[in-house]
Order: sequence, then structure tokens, then C-alpha cells
Amino acid sequence: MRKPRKLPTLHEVAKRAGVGTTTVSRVINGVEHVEPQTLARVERAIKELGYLPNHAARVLKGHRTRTVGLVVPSIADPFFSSCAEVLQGIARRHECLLIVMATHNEKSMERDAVNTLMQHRVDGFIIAPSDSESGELCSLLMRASVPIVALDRPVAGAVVPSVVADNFVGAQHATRHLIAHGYKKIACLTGEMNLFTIRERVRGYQAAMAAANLKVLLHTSIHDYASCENAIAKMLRQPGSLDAVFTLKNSTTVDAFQALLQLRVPVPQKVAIIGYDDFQLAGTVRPAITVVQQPIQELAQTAGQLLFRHLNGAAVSAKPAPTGTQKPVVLKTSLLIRESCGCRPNQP
Amino acid sequence: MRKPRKLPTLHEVAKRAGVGTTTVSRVINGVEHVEPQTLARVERAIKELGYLPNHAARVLKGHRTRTVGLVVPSIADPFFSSCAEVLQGIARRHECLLIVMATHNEKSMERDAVNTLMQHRVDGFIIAPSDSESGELCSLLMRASVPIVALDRPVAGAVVPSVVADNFVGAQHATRHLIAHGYKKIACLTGEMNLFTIRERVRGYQAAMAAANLKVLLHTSIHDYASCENAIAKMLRQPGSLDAVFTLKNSTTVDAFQALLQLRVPVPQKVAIIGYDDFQLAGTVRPAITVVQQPIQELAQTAGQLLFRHLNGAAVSAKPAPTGTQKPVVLKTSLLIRESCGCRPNQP
DNA sequence: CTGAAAGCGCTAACAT
DNA sequence: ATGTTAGCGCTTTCAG
Repeated sequence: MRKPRKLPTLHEVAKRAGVGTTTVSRVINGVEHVEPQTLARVERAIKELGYLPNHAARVLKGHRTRTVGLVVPSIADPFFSSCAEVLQGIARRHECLLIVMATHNEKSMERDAVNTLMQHRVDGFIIAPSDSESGELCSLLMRASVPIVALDRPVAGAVVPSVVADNFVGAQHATRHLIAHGYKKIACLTGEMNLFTIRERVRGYQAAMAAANLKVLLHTSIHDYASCENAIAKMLRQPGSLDAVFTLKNSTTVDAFQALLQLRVPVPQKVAIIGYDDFQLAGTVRPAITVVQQPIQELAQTAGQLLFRHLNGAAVSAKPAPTGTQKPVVLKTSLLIRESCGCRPNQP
Repeated sequence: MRKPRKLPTLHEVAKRAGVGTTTVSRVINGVEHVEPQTLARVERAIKELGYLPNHAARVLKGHRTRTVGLVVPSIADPFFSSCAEVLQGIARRHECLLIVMATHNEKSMERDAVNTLMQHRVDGFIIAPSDSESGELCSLLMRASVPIVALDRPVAGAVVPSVVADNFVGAQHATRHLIAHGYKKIACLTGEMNLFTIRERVRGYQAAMAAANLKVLLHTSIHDYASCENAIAKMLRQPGSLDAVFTLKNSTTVDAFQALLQLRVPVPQKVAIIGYDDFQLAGTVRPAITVVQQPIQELAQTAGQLLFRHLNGAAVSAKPAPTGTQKPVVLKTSLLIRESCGCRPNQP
């Protein structure tokens, strides 16, 4: 028995101002052919009634919703919330609303997120796919029939344009740096091998190790502090079997660093460490942690620009380009050298 | 000349399934009085066409939008993005969409955010007001005519229910702890005195200092590393004029800690430090930093519960309760004792 | 159990 | 310069 609040309608404004609905409509959407006098009356009526146009009704008329979506694993993750912030700004500049959906890297939530966006008839959206290879996602996106841009992770078959960081090179570079320091036993600690980005980083690590003829020490089931400390302690038990650690994710880096501290292993004298992805305080802890820095802002910015270019540009883009046509935009990462890799401050 | 994509409509589904629109509608909104056979036909048509109901059209029929809003200063701030994550989960459990808007603590953006939400006819929303005293915001919220809950900061006149942390007691407690350690020259470093939370924390600091008959050392224009180091260095220049530092915000804590390190001041031997709000690695740096911990999750959870209680409960809540009726829900903060305050680990 | 038809609030021809 | 009117896609009486 709810009386779902009755906000004033355009009709009521018209009545109150003593004009037709068209006139009010014109006043709302940029003044055009309206006499100053009438304009004033209408504006007063609008103010008095506290009128706000009903977005749903406008959408129903078949126009752009001026709404874009963002689908990411988590809204609390610093990487993605930074992206969201940047994209929100871009959307606002285009007078669009941004709707952020979280998937937690789960297939079903991802599907729901995309469907929800489509029900809201967003003009387009940006997505960080949970599974880059998923054919299911791929076909879901193809049906969407609105411009889409993949962020941080590409989509199989390259059906949509994507903007990603160079995970392979970033990891390769970091590993090489460790090797250049003379470390031989370099372990790579990670989890979530289902993620595209992680797999690329692993490939980079492997490539560098192979090129230097070093044995690959890969641990792929590190997902919390316990498993991290465990893995490190185990390697430490056999003397000379661990020189350096390369962690592929923020939290793993912190865990590994913590574990090394806990196990009273001098860093980097006994074991060096480089992490993937920078984070607050990475430069404040002692030793300061060397990391691979990702171009987060540019990633988001580029994706946003790409999306709005499609939105405003050639209407042709109603459906994704021919399969496999889209080559990803790859942004460079950089090695942020601090101390934990063995370098001294101000003297790499 | 854009042909704004033509997604299938309920009509087309009906035609294809050889039934009336009513039947299709019924199938979509929970099956009810529909023959299994018809049901199957309709479902097949829906699948084949990839039909997704047009949200705008449903809303226009005058029902709940199943959409709620969240208005916060920033979506990248860890505090608020955590809140957003929690609230998104709650919304989803109520089959609602959450729209997050950022204000950057600016009046105009806040107004725009609220208006945008109203245009989208959200069923209700949660807001962390930029200015708790603003009469303007207050009247804006009163006109909104949907359930609203204030988060982290109350709204002047108590026109909406609010859920906040006990900033006063939290700061008082921390200051007292410093005093108990025997520190006399305790400086409070902050900026953004326009924020309700900050002012409350300052009050707590002042109260504790006054009660101990100590001189208040308040710096209210700390907003970046430079100003922070500057203030500390200045105090340090007069020997014996600084024992401890109490920072009221995450980034200031990091800046102060960094500055102390940079100035080669032993922490906590020469100068102790306690920060407001916990953060990643606060426990990993050496010395580990003691902080006032806020009940972030509960804050968001409580606000969410409150909102949905109003949404689902008595429809009476069409307009905010009588002015001044709402007493805020105040959640406790806790002092997370680590080392920077002078305590030793495992021996406070 | 199913269908026909009346709008929801707004915009855009088309009149005036 | 302004008003009239026909839908946009959907839900919902009200008949059948």
C-alpha cells in the first residue's frame, strides 16, 4: 500500500506556469525559441515545485541514457578504485553517469553485472574480464551491441578494444634486475593463476629465468600470509636455495616482506625482494621495497577516451568490430627501484 | 543519424512466442498462472532474442526503481571504498543497484550528486555530507522525499538518521594514552578543519590535553608532506618542545612518520606518534604505528540496514522524520596499540 | 489461464 | 513562439 512519493511532473510544471508541456521541455533541454518572459515563468515554476526531470521517461523516449558502466573485480581494491575515480571524472566531463559493478572475479556475478547494465541500457561500458579466455563472456559481450572497452585484461578473440599494461615485460624486467644483481635462486610467489595479468607476469618471470639459464622456482598457491610464510620458510630450510623473491601482487608482497621480517632474514642482504604493483608505504618501510609500477591512471584514462570516442564518434560501432580485429593498446610499466632489490638509495 | 541500437522488446518476444504481452510480462516477473507449455515457449523466445527488460520502462510504470545511491567524498579513498563495497553487497542482497557518486567535499558536486540520484528516482540513499552544518544541504535532503541515512558525518538539524564513529572519544583516548606514557608536548597535526570528523577529533585531543593541564599544540594547516615535515622540523628546532605527534588522518600519519624518519628522530624514543585511522602496513613498518581504529565495516553495515529497514518498512517514511528527532547511532572506535606510542610489543 | 488496452513522464513531429 | 498529440516499453486492471 505504498504511495511511492509523487514527485512533480513536467505536466504539473506546465500547468503551474500556464504553458504547454513542450515549452517546459524546451526550457529544460537548452533554451531555444522561448520568450524571456515565458522562460522566467517556467523557471520559477520549476524552482517552486522542485521539479527534477524523470530520467526513466527520457530514456524511454529512445535516447542515449547518458550512463556508462564499469565492471571490475572489486570496488575496494586500490587499483580498481583508482580506475573508477578516473573514469568517473571522465564520465562526468561527458555529462554521463558511471555505474560501477563488482564481480569478485566470479563468472556468474560478471554475467549479472553485464546484464544489469544492459537492462539499464547504458550507452557503453568498460570491463576488466574475470576470465580473458571465456567464450561465454565473449558472446555475452557480442550481444551487448553497445561500445565496450576491456581494461587491464583483454577479451578472448579480441572482439573488443582493450587497454592493458605490459605485464610480461614488466615482470621480465624485474626478474632481469634481480638476475643482474647476481641472484640465482629467485622464487616467484603468486596465486590466482586464472587471471590473465598474473599468467603474463609468470611468463615474463619464466622467460627471464630461462634466458639466464636459471631454474624456475614457481609457487602458484600463495593466497594469504600463512601460505606465503610457509613457502618461504620451507625454501629457507635448505641453505642456499633462496636468494630473492618476486611477488606478483600487492598483498603477496606485503605478506612476503612481513614473513622475511618475521623469520629474521636480512633484506636484501640474505634475500632480496621485488613486488609487482606499487602501494602506499612501499617507499617508507625499511628497506624500501622495489616494485614494478603500473600506469594505473593512464590505463583508465585511455580506456575512458576510447569508450567515449566510440560513443560520440562514428555510429557504426553499434556492434563490436569484426572478430579479431582489435589489437590491444599496451601501456608500459616501469621498475621503481628502491632498496629491497639490493640497490642502495641514490646509487642503483 | 545514430540508430540507437534496437534491442528486442517485450512485444517482439510476445509475437515470436505467439502469446500476448501480458503473458510474457508474467513470465518475467515470477511465474504465476502460466501453463508450463506456454512458459516454455516464452522462455525460449526470450533466450533466442536475448531479451532483457527495459529498466526505464518498468520504472516509468511507477514502481520502485530498486536503485539506491551512495554519496561520498571520494571513491578512491580506502575508507569510503570499503564502505561502498559493503553497501554494494547489502544492496545486491536486496536486489538493488547501488550508484556511487563522488563529491570531493565540494558543495556544488554534492548538490549535483543528490539531484542526479533524484532524477534517477532512487528509492533512497546514503550520504557522507561534506558539510554537516550546511542548511542548504539540509533543505535539499528534506525535499528529496526518499529515505536517507547519513554516514560518518551527521546532518545539521538531525533531519535524517545518521551513523557515525565516536571521533571525540577516539581522539581523547589516544591522547590520554600518550599522556599516560608521560609525554607533555603533544602536537596535533591536521588539516580540513571544515570536516565534522576532524573537528570532533580535535575536540577530543583538546579535552584530553586540557584535563591533564597540558598546553594544546594544534596545527591545522597540514595538507601534504612538505607542510607536515615543516611543522615538525620547526618544533624540533626548539629542544624539548615536542614529545609526541597525534595525526588525525591517514595520509598525515604517513607523512609525519616519514618526516620523523627523514629528520632522523628516533621513534618513539624521542618523539612518539599515534595516528587516526588504521592502514595497510601500519603494523609492518618499524616501529609499528599505533592507531585509532575505526569500525568501517559496521559503520557501512549499520547505515545500510537502516536504509533498507526504512525502504521495506513502514511507508510512512516518505519524508524525513520531524526535524531534530533523529539521534545518531554512534559506533565505538578502538585504540590499536603497536609500538610507535612507546609501548613494546606484547607488553603495553 | 490469457489477452486487450490504458497509461507512467517525457520528447518531437506537426500544427497553429 | 508555443500548444497538441502520438508514442517509447512496460505493468496492470479488466474482460474473456
